[in-house]
Amino acid sequence: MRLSERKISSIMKQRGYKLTPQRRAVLKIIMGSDNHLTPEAIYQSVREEHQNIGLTTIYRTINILSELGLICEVHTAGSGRSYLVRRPLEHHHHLVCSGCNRVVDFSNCDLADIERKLSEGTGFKIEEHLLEFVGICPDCQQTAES
Amino acid sequence: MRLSERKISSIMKQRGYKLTPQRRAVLKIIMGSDNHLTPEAIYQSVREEHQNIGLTTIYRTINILSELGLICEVHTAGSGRSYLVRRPLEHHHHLVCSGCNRVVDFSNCDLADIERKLSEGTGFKIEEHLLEFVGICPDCQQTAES
DNA sequence: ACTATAGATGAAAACCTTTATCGTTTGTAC
DNA sequence: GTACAAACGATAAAGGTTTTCATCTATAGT
Repeated sequence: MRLSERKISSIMKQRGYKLTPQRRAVLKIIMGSDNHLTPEAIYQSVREEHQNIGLTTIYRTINILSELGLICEVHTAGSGRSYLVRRPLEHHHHLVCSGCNRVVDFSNCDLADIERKLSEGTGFKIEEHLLEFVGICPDCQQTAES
Repeated sequence: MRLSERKISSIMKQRGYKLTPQRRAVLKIIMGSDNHLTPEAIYQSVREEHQNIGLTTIYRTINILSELGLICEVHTAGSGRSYLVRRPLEHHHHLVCSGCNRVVDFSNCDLADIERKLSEGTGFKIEEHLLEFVGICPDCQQTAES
């Protein structure tokens, strides 16, 4: 199952959040992009159709979506934060293009072995892991060659 | 080979950076800690013996050490940045205690398989990866129980 | 040792990103 | 339609990091 805009709307309502035009607009931008987007980038995009929206609202909406687990944060993007709609609902990771910021998801992260060895070797009780790959997508490779 | 304070000093000199008392002091704090430290934490520690140092100098020194690859950034630590002296010089990753911030290094990250599959499946030319584990170290587990 | 100078320092200001405040507006349930 | 809790936008505040600039100092050459 993947998240549709309607599905997300319904989840937000269930959890007591109102569905305002502003939130719809932010959702539309995030859902319509294959790339991870910074709050500022989302702001600029939403502004094209919704000139009056405030940056504060972008942050508020992002925080709600993040709290509900509907968007994912990408960590490799320099300093600031950067978000992406959650596409596979199960545990997964990201492969990010350093050229165009496109993100590909993958689910078969086989870290159980490493995790067990580490746990045995150090006595740590392991709680979570962070795994991301960065590379250049086929399109950007071509652009670079030409 | 591990990095000694002398080794780092020599590398900085080679690259045209002067060895000032302030930089020595920052180095001493970073080298003397098993934990990852935020710029602010480094500032506070250095200040205990070097009351006049400015926060600016901390940032400048961190940036140099980072550029020279002598310290590592830890990504799991909430929002801000956090640094640690580079202990294994080879490619490695971190296991971080969420209780006390202690960091354990490990080198045998066996991601070559995943990387190859991903590369074949997506056409991406993979450049780097980010892998970190977070858990609770034995000491902090005990503290939590008692 | 002494001097010249490129580079480093500290204080303050500027920047950028994110969050809090507050009066006004609006979705939603009745 | 109305009432009310929630959300909005503008502005201010709060962090965290970088820039600026006048002063100082580590280093190389004498």
